[in-house]
Amino acid sequence: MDHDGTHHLTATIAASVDLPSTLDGGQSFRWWGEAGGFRGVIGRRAYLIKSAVDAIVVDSVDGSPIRPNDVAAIERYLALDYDLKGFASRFAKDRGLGPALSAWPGIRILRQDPWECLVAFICSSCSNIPRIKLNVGSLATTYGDKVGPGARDHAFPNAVRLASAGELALRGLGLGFRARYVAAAAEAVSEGRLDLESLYALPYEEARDRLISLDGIGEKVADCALAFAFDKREAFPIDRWVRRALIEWYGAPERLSPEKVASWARERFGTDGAYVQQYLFHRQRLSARLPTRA
DNA sequence: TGGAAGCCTGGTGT
DNA sequence: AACACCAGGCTTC
Repeated sequence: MDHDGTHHLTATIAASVDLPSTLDGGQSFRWWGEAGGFRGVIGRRAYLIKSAVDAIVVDSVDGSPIRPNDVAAIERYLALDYDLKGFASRFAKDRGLGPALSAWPGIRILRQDPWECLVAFICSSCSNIPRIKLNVGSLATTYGDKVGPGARDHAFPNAVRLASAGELALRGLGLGFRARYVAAAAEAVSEGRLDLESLYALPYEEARDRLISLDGIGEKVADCALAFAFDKREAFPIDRWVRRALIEWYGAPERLSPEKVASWARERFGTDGAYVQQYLFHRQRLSARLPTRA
């Protein structure tokens, strides 16, 4: 507990979270390393979050006090209510997940804003993390309200805002062919053809079908949004990395198409899917970067 | 119903 | 430094 005599500025949340892997590990593209922690915006508030022993410390970026509703927002965003320890003990001896769970015990699946998350993963199509961060950052700084003193302290623009920007302007920001899809999604949401809030209450398959009905949203993008924003833990996004992991460690048939591998994995892992996927992704991605392979 | 080409443009490696 | 080649996918043919 910090106390400087006059104001209570920061908040300490007792939870062990692997911040780099969670905030900068491919789920969200809105966090930037700063001062040994991460700086980013949740909703309309900019935060600086750092790791401590079995805890995270939350600070504002402008000296304003962190209040109980800030803490609630961060706990919700990090989905600290999920029983990660239970998941870890269920898979402790698992061939693919065991090593990943002991190497990175604190990776969380985020509960992001649905619209922001959906747009980010539309932008992820045929791209890479630095570029996705660039694109999403450009959208925020260009069209989102400024919510802090830093250049990147911008809220993510809502659908109405992006719809009025239009495809051409989004292309101008460097989104490339994804601009058309972001613009189309923005129109669908702002015109009420797609009600994102209503997807929370729908079963996984139905929510997924609703998302896929939009142009530029296929299985992978839909599953990412469902897992990282809509709390659908049976979503199992399959990309190159995860596909390779499923083949290498679980004997998934090598010739199966990505869609078939996805349903194979959903059947096998059920509501553990999202966390399984994230741990496999992390392990596969980081081990591929090691200079030597075991 | 399966498979391959094309899409924008910044990142990555040489 | 410049220049290929490629990328966490989707649509179309």
